[in-house]
Amino acid sequence: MMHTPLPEVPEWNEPKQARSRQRFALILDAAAALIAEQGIEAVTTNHIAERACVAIGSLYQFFPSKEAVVAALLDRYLRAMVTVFPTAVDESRSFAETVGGVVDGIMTFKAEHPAFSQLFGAMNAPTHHLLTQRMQGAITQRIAAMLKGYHPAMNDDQRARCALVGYGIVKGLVGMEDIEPGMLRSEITTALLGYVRAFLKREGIHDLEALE
Amino acid sequence: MMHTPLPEVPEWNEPKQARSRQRFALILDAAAALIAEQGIEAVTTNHIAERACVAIGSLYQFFPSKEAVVAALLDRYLRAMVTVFPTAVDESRSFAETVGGVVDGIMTFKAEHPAFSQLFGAMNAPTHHLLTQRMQGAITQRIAAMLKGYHPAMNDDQRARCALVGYGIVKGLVGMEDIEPGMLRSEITTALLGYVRAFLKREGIHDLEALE
DNA sequence: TGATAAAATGAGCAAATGCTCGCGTTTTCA
DNA sequence: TGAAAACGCGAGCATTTGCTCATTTTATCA
Repeated sequence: MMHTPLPEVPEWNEPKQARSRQRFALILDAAAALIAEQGIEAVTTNHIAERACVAIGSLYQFFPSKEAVVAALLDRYLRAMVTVFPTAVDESRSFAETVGGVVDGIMTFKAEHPAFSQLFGAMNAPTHHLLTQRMQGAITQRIAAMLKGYHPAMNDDQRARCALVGYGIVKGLVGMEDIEPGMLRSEITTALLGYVRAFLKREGIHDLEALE
Repeated sequence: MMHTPLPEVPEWNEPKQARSRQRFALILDAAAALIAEQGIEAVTTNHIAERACVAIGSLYQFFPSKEAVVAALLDRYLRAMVTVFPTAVDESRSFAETVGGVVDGIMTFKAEHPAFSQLFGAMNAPTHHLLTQRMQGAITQRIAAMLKGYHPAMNDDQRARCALVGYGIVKGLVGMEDIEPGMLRSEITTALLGYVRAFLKREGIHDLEALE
């Protein structure tokens, strides 16, 4: 599958000086901190600016709107997130082990970036529809690529559907409270592998890897 | 399992006259319509009142806050939602068929109440934390009861965990776009059954029903 | 060095939001 | 029937929100 580049949405203005590149990051950090502490609802441009020790006018120097700040933050997360997905089949690991590794990566990412799961979980509103699409598109693409590597018997449509559902499963589970992270990790893995297995069986795909 | 009553949160004032009971429902209908059309973010008390053709003061006659309106609406949904879960084992249907039936019920409910999935999907913010707890608690309780009926070999802890994950899977998948409802229905069912099967296997529970 | 562009500032605006309160109307019930 | 309670109303207040803009400060580079 050709690597379709993500649609470039020029939502924010890249700073051109070193000084402002730092402030740009500062603003994103402040936004992340506020989101982590109080959720997206409580986040306002004024609060972000204050938290970042930056004048409100400076924020609007780079970000044309409040939405743009969120978009930039999510873009930052997305760039880091995609790296947890392997790009090639590792012959020394089974599909199950690989999926486990990806889930580990996601859980680690979540722990290191508390704002991420907040953002990820609250991206259902129509306001964030475009952002959701971006995130979902980028990640399902990676999952589909993984499936192609490990389950070549699936066709494109099946892979796309399977990837979408896998994305949904993770999205629904990763924000779960009332369950310890370690246990959550194994439940997510079990859910993903259980689904893929059931999917392959349902579709009549008998795959050595899947049936171990 | 004893039917533990839901924690009574006196969030709104029940009307005492027939006339106002109608207006109470009218306000909830308006809120649901607005949420369905524009998402929860766009919903304001003024808009709800206007849409319901009711003075803003009347709204605050019954609802002490904006949150209370949402809570009441969710309570209404919750009461209807729990009825899709069977309370006793139907000997004529397998576990898989029963789960399929529940998923059907959820999909139908979603189609009939467009605001529900909006609300359901957007309940991650800390603002709605109590509501989430209520919903999650009530539904996982039903799921756990189902599991007890069909998989008596599981212990309470396993059932609770399994129910929580099942809830998460549905939550993550039910709001999915980019996939037709019919297909979504079968994918959710596959995901749930695949997870339960994998869970039972992982935990070393060999159950006739589960392994068909 | 000085001219020009880029960046930083923060008072403050227009609009929206959640909600109050005083007053008028309808219902209840003895 | 009459008084008390419940209901209905909507102008408008206090606050917040996203954002602008005139001005000052800092960086760039011929």
